[in-house]
Amino acid sequence: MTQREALLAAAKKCLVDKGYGGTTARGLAAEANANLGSIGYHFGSKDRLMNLAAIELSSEWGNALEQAARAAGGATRAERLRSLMAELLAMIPQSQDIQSASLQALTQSKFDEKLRAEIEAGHAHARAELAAVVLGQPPPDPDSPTARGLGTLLYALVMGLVAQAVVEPGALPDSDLLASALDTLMENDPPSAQAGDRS
Amino acid sequence: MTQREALLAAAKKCLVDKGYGGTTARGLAAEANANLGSIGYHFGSKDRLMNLAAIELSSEWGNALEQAARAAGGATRAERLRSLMAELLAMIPQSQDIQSASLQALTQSKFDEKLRAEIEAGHAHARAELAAVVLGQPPPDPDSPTARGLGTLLYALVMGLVAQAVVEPGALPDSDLLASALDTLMENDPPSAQAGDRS
DNA sequence: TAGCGAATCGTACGTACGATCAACGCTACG
DNA sequence: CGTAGCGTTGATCGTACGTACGATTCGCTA
Repeated sequence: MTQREALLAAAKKCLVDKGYGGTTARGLAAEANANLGSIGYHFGSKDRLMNLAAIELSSEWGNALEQAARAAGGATRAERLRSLMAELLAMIPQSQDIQSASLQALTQSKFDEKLRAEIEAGHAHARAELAAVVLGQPPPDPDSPTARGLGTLLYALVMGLVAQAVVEPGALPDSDLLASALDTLMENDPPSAQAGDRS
Repeated sequence: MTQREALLAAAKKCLVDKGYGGTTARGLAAEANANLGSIGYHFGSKDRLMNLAAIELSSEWGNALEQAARAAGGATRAERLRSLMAELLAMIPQSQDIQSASLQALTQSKFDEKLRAEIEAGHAHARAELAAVVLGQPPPDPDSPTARGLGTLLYALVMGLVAQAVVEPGALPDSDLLASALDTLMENDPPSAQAGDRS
C-alpha cells in the first residue's frame, strides 16, 4: 500500500474514531505508518486530506444506501415502502461508522464549499433513487417535483433514522413496529387510539 | 452581562460561525470581551464550555421544534400531519443556526458521554411530543410503542428535513409539494405515475 | 471601614500543532 | 552505467494552542 493510500485510509479511520477535531496530522501519519511530510506532498494539507476522506466516506454511505434501496421490492407502493424501511433498518446497524462520519461531513460542509457541493450532489442522487424505488419507476430528474417532493420526504426519513441511530444505536424500532407506525399515519381518521400498539 | 454569560454566548456564536474545531479559547475570549483565564475559572476548560454551549443550543432547537409542533392542529390525523409539516417548513428556515449547531452537537456526542445523554433525552422528548401532536393525544410514555414507532418515524422526518436544509438551505419543498408527496405515499396502489406532480 | 470571597486580569509556560525543506533512496529508462 | 524524477525521510521552523498561576479589583457583609 502506498503512503497515499495508507494516509487516506488512516484519515477515514481517524474520522470515525476520533472525529474531525480530534484528529492531528501526526496521529494520521502514525496510524498510516507514513511520514508526516507525506501529507503535504500527497494532499497539500491535513485539512484537504480530511475533507477528501469525508467525501469518500459519504460516498460509501451513499452506495450502502443505494444497495439497500435497490434490494426493496413489492407489488404496490405501500409494499415497496415497507420493504424499503425493512432494508434500511437491517442496513443501518451494519454501517454505523460511515454514517457517523457522513454526519460529520455534513456538518463540516458548512465550512468547506467543495465538501458541501459533493454532499449536495449525493443528496440529490439519493432523493431520485429513493423516489424511484417507492414508485417502481426509473429515477426521475433530480429537479423534478417527484424528486423534490417524494424524494426529499423519503430521504428525510432515511437521514432521520440514521441521526437517531447515531445517538442511540439500539433504539431504532424493529421493522414491524415501524411498519405499524406507517400504517397509523396512512389510516383514515379513527379519532383516537393508535393502531400499531403491541406487547 | 457577566463574563460567564458572555463566554457562553460567545461559545454559541462561535459554534455556529466557526464550528467545533475552528473555535479557539482565545477566539472565545475575544468574542466575549472576556479574559482568557475566565474560561478555566467558570467552566473548567474550553471543551467543557463548548459542550455546554452545544447542549444549550440543542435545547433551544428542541424548544423551537416543540413550539412548531404545538402550533399544528386539525380534525383528523392526516390533517394534523399535514399541518405539522407546514409548521416545520415554516420554522426550519428561521432557525438554521441552531439546527446546524445541533447537528454538530449530535456528531460530537459520539465523543462525549454527557453530551450524548443530553441529546438522547431531547430526542426521546421530541418523539413523544410529535406522536402526541399527530395522534391528537397527550404525549405517550417515551418507551411506549407509540413513541418508539410513530415518534421515531415523525422525528426522523423532522431531522431528515433539517439535515437536507443545512446542506441546501433553499432546496426544501414548499408545503404543498410535501403534502402531495405525503398523499402519494398514502394512496393505494395506482401502479404507476405519481399523484402530486405539478408544474 | 476592615475583611473576605468571588471574579477578573495579565502573563508565562510547556506543548503540540501544521507546514516546509534539503537530503536521500529507489526505480525506470536512456 | 548514469541520471532524472518520484516518493520518502527526519529534522526543524514558527506559531498557536490550552491551562495554570499570582496579583488585582469588585461587591458585599459585619
